[in-house]
Amino acid sequence: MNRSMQRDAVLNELRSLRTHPTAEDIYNRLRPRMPKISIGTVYRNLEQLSAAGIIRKLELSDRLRRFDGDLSPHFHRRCCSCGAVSDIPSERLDALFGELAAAAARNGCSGYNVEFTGVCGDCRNNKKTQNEE
Amino acid sequence: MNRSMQRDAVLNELRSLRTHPTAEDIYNRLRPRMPKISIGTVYRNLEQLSAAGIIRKLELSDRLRRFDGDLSPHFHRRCCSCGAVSDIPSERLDALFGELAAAAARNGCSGYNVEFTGVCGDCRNNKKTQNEE
DNA sequence: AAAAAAGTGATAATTATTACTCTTTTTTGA
DNA sequence: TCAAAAAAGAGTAATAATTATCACTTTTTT
Repeated sequence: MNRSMQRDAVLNELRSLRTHPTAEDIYNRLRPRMPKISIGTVYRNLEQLSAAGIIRKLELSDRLRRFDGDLSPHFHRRCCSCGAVSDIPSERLDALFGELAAAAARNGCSGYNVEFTGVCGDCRNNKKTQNEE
Repeated sequence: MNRSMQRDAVLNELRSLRTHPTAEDIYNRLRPRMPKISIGTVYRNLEQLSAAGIIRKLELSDRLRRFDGDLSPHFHRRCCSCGAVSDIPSERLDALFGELAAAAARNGCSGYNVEFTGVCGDCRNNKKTQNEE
């Protein structure tokens, strides 16, 4: 995997965010600085970086592909109103990680994906309707 | 919600399957019997039936939308090689349901989605490559 | 039976993602 | 160092799943 300005920019942008952005989110944030960057480049780099284990591709019940620069094990919550994805602090969730791993093993599975759902703070306040899911 | 031949056919077809089919799966199975049925009709009926709580729309980390005629609470496994989705027998998983509900509540979430992943029996046997995911 | 509401089939439109072609940049090794 | 080879980028076309539209038919209501 070669080095390139674009790859560094994608990686740094992702790491600077806690929003679990899509390829297009990153594309839009990079454009002001790199007006010539192509959306395909962003997709390709996110794909390669996650294949290399440098970033994480999220497995959410979302038709949009989201990425995370934080490789530490943690759960996510998705807002069922606006679709925003945020981290769940993982204190006191060790038992849950264990139960899930055990359940997977017992059923011949090697892994699992969990996502918590609910209405996020923003949506609860601004009662305005947002992009439904 | 009115009655129609097509709606009944979609519902019965879904209920006869344990494969968690997509709209297109159902469309293809219905065509021999109902050659004039339209794919849009299948999509619309699956959507309405799940909105009415008669069937369940699955929340999987899959860009294909899948449906389940079985409303009882249970987990799913998705084959990471061929993408097939199957049920996980829920005996001895009560503790897990409880842990998940508690974790959700503790973090201000109202629900959760879980999916287990692994290579299914078919793919382990037929070592032939299938539609990767 | 007439009117209203809901559903259908056919097809167009949308949206996220991937593929492709050609150009540019980066790496490699004589 | 510097040319050839390899990898990456830009721009755009193609794909695939899903949703929307619309004229017409079926079902339900009155």
